[in-house]
Amino acid sequence: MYICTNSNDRIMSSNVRVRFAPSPTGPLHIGGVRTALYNYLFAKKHGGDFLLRIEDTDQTRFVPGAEQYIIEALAWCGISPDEGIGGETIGNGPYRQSERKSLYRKYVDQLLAVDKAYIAFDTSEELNTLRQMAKDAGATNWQYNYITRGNMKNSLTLPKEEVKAKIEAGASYVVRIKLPRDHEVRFEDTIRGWVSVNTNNMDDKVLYKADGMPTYHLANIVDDHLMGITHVIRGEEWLPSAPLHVMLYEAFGWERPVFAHLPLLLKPDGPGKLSKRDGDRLGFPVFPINWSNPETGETASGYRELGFFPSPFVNMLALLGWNPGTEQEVFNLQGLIEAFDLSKVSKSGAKFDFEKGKWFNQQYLRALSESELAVELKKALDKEGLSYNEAHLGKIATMMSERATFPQDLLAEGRYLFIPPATYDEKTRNKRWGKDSAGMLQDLAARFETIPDFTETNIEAAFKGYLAEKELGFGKVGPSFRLALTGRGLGPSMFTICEVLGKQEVLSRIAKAVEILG
RNA sequence: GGCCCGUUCGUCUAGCGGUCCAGGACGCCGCCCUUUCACGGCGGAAACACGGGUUCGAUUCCCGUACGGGUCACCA
Repeated sequence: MYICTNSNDRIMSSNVRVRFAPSPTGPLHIGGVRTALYNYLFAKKHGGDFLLRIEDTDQTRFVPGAEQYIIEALAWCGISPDEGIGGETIGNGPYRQSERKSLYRKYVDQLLAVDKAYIAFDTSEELNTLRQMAKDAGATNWQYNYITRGNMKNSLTLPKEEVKAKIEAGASYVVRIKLPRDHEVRFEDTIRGWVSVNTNNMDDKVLYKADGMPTYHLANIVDDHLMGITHVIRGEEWLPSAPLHVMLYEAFGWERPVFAHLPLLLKPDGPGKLSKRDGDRLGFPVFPINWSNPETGETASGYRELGFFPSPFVNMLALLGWNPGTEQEVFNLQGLIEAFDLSKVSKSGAKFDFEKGKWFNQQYLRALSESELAVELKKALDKEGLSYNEAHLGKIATMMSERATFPQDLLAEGRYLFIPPATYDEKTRNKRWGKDSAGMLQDLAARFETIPDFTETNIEAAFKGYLAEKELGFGKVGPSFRLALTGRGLGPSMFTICEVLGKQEVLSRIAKAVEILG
């Protein structure tokens, strides 16, 4: 049960029902995912329902695979619809607007009957011409509104019989909303407070297209009403059309939902909102999971394939435009649900910061248990077909996790633990490999040979014993020792590395290094 | 251009009239730990767009300016 005294001071008490309603014109970008996430968090926070609806009223922009992508991307994020596409369907369907086509006509007629809408015969070409003329004349935007509609070809200007005749003759027409003149439309947005627009600045938007499909505006109001949506949480790009929606609710005489317009995700570089076209241009993905258009073959990379875990990915998105009011930054989905509060969503747009995003993933990775890390490492190894000793995986993964951001780093940073170095880092070699290095390593190898139980502590004892006996500093032997075994100049403790490698491998690598490096 | 929305460190943000010469996080820099790298610890540089009000007192409230964003399709 959700109790709020929010909108217009009206007390409402009903089950929260929110919806995410993307149009299947391509992959969902991270801004869209965030919108879905906020809707989901809000619903779950209040014990309500989250619905997924597909707004495909524009048949010309349909992209195959897009709907499936949306479902898969949300599922990866842990966002599962309670109802609608990809969820359990409970009586309010269908949930694709194209499949609801026949249902909208009734509502258009209802509006027509009470003179809240009218039929217009003007063609797109005619309107474009008018708009272009206005533009050329330096005038402000030409609008189909209370002033101009008197000069257009519509049911307001044409005799009834002519309208009827045209329709019967099969003339194509649209239905437009009939906005009253000089009416102040006001509504309270949960995030922005009172928003007010005068109808003189709005135009008579098309509600019903010539192809018999409703426009987004009509479909969205009808569906939200029929589906019992209580809160409309969507991007700020919808704010300018919200007054139109308010007018539609009034025209129908329906109670309207509470509106909350989210701030946009902005490009980290230049101006503007983050868009799908940004693809990989900025050096990071803008999509949750990989996308490939089955028709054009275009592809774009996703966070999932990059190595992001769902939890930190969602965590990062949640904090872009919202904060819990405390200093906590790391959350899992459940934690987000508990902490989420629409009133703490900020008003201004947020530039996306990939570096911070990586930090969330790193935090998550580091908090994984040894066995969980081992699983990740195993996956990376299997993917490359490398062989390994299962018993050492946990230890290695934990060791490498300190310098990893993504699971694949577990292997990338410690590949030498599985295959001998093919080359030796040139810089380290020049700086650390001296004339006496080979001899020292051979001495060490001889001592290692005698260690019965080849463990980290025993290896360290042998190594330090050698140092003490020869009165050598760690820096004299350590780096060349590391170079010989790993081919690199930096990394985790050599003693741990030796134990994991095993005595035979250590001895053989020393021998090989002595031979190659001299 | 019209309309609408916004404006605190480079970035994400805390702040809802006095506790703010503004707090946290990412990134950056320095120091410590350490054979090295990383992790970790400590410290540092870094912001209230500007101008008017209102008030005993404004980062916080109001107005204007500037700047930024969104939107102006038979697209969503």
